[in-house]
Amino acid sequence: MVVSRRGASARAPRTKFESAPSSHIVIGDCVAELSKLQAGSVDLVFADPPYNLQLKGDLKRPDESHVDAVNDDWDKFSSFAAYDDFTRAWLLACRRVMKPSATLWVIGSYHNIFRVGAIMQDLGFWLLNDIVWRKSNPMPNFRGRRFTNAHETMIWAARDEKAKGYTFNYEALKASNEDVQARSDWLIPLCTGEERLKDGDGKKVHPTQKPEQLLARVLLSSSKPGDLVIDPFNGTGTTGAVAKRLGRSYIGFERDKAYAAAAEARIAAIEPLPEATLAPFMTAREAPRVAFSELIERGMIVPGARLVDAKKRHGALVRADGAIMLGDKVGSIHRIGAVAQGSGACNGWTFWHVETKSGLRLIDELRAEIRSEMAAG
Amino acid sequence: MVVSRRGASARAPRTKFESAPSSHIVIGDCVAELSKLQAGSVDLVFADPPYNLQLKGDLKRPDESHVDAVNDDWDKFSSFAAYDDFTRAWLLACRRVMKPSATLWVIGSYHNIFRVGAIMQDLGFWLLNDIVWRKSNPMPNFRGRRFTNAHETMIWAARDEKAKGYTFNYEALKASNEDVQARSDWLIPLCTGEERLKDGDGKKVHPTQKPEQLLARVLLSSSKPGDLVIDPFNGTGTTGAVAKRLGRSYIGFERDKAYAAAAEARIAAIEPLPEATLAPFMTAREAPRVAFSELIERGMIVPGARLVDAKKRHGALVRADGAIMLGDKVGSIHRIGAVAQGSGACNGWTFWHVETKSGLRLIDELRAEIRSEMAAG
DNA sequence: GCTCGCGATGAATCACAAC
DNA sequence: CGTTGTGATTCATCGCGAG
Repeated sequence: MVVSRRGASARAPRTKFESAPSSHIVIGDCVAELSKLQAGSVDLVFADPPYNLQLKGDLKRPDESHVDAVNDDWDKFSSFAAYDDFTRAWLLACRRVMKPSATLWVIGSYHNIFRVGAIMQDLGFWLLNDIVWRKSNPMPNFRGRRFTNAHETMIWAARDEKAKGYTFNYEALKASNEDVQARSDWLIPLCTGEERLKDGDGKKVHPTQKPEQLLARVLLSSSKPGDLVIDPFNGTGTTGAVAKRLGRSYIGFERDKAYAAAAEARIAAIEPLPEATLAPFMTAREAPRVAFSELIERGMIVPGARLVDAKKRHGALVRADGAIMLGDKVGSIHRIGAVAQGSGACNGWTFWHVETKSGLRLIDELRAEIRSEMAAG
Repeated sequence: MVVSRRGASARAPRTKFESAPSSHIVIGDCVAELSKLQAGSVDLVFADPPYNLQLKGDLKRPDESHVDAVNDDWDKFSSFAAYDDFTRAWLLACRRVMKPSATLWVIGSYHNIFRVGAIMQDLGFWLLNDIVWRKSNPMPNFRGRRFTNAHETMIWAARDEKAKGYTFNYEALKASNEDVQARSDWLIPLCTGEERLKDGDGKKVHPTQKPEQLLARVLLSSSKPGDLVIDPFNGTGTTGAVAKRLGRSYIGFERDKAYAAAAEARIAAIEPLPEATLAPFMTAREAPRVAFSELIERGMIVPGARLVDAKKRHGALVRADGAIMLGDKVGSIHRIGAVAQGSGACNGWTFWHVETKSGLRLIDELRAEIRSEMAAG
């Protein structure tokens, strides 16, 4: 049973899989079904709720062809108040099952996203970013009465202001982005062609299927392999498909049996990527702390040795307790480095060197040796 | 006095200036001061309200009373509520002075824009677009815990759902954009360098000065020369500066005398662009109506002549009364064109041709001749 | 086999004046 | 107020069939 298995996995260390990631779709209303899930068991929520488009008449293209709009019952609400009630209910249901460190994504358009965002703030969610999905191939504005609606908005939020330790794979995103920080605007094409689920008649299964590329970026940025990802509005299961491919566990909630069936088949056909391609690389932030004293304990540096900067303009004496001394000043490698530079702060690891027969050696290299031994052990 | 002059201008034809465009800054709270402005006198509102950057400390209610900063959940709600009260107050004050056809822009970040947008919907504003200002040179996220916040959001809205006839210079925007529709995402750099207002010590006058390029696109897309533009949060007067340069009248509201003084000087130094560079070009939508019967009255087409489509698959007979006849069906050039094509609608002007010695001639060309005579006369 | 042209299509709040 | 008639309006992409 998926639910209880997840409860156990939630307490397991994240970097190792207790069991293979699983995928599951629950048929039913997400608010009712989420109440059966263990509180604080979920790592990431991605939600693509109805947008409440409020479309009135019929729209035709300049060539007189009909625009196939979203006119499904699930997108109809009697009023803004009714939509707000609906929104509060599913957000609260998600919040209950989120781990303290979990984050939540919601996608929407200008029809609904402002209401959703305001309610999230009212409920105590802590907004981390709003992300703009820029569509490379949006539908034009056929009547020329407005700007082409060429984007949708996602809100990324922590469970509350005090929630710390949420996952954000900053270094991986930066490395995959020409070594510059990932921005809040993402250029991604619509879901079309082969990727778009069609029924037997060649008609689209769902009117609002999201591109896998979008979900991949969401999951890669804010979750880890083995995490439990849920989607309260499963639809065609894009979140679940990407979660499985990326080695995350998944639970989707869907009221419509036809959507759920299509999603089941889709997810079943997904082949997860090899674990090696998914393993998070050790980031500077996550690397284990190493005390300078450990270099002394391990005999890599002896008390009384001299530390110098790259140009040998400053020299400091290593004490037995792991502090260092420059003139009459005693302190950490960082503090004394700052004193030497006359600056407010200094990373001692990348400032100080030890003298060896073959020349100067940065103490950060000695720390790296210790870390690789720790990883191997 | 600016206010009364504007009241008159509001009833004047838009394409001619009743008087030279004027600029004015009112020192005081926008809610109080807007109540003195004539209702229904404003063409465009641009608002850059305080962003409510997490409600630390300094927030004031619309009545100027101070909101105590407390750090518990109850206060978080009360602070959001106070921001909402403030937002409702200035939005309603702006709404009162808007013409029925006026539109309103608000800019904000994820800290406040969701609340503002939801309140706009609750007050009855009708959202037309949300526009993303993508910053080409955003400030990086120094802590590496989030995506670089590389955009801000603008909401563009009509006064209410039924409001028709708002200004949207679709054709001009398209022409200036490689002949494709303008999209909802705009790439514009931050306001820096020469444009950024500095005080005597070289410090920036205002923390959130917006780039003139952003305001120029706002005013060029949704206002006409001679329109009255207001900005309830004048700040350094970017809206006023761009309005003056583009031949729009302007009233800004500002509580801070130092900001107002800087803005006054800035706007005074602006040289408006020559009228010829601003004149709106005639669009097909705005061209004068020409009745098909006028072509007959002028002798360009004689009763009994045959109209045909480009491929001569359909032929219709011209009647003396300006209707045409296909088989036993009589009606306008549009209605009969639709019948011929078997479609629901047809633009008869661009469907029917008359046969001349030199070949087929589109009747739209005959209409163009009449229009150019009308323009000359 | 490859190119070219044509048709289809995507979360859409898509007129307005005259009568 | 509602109804009717005129007439203005689309971009990127994919699949398929013709050549």
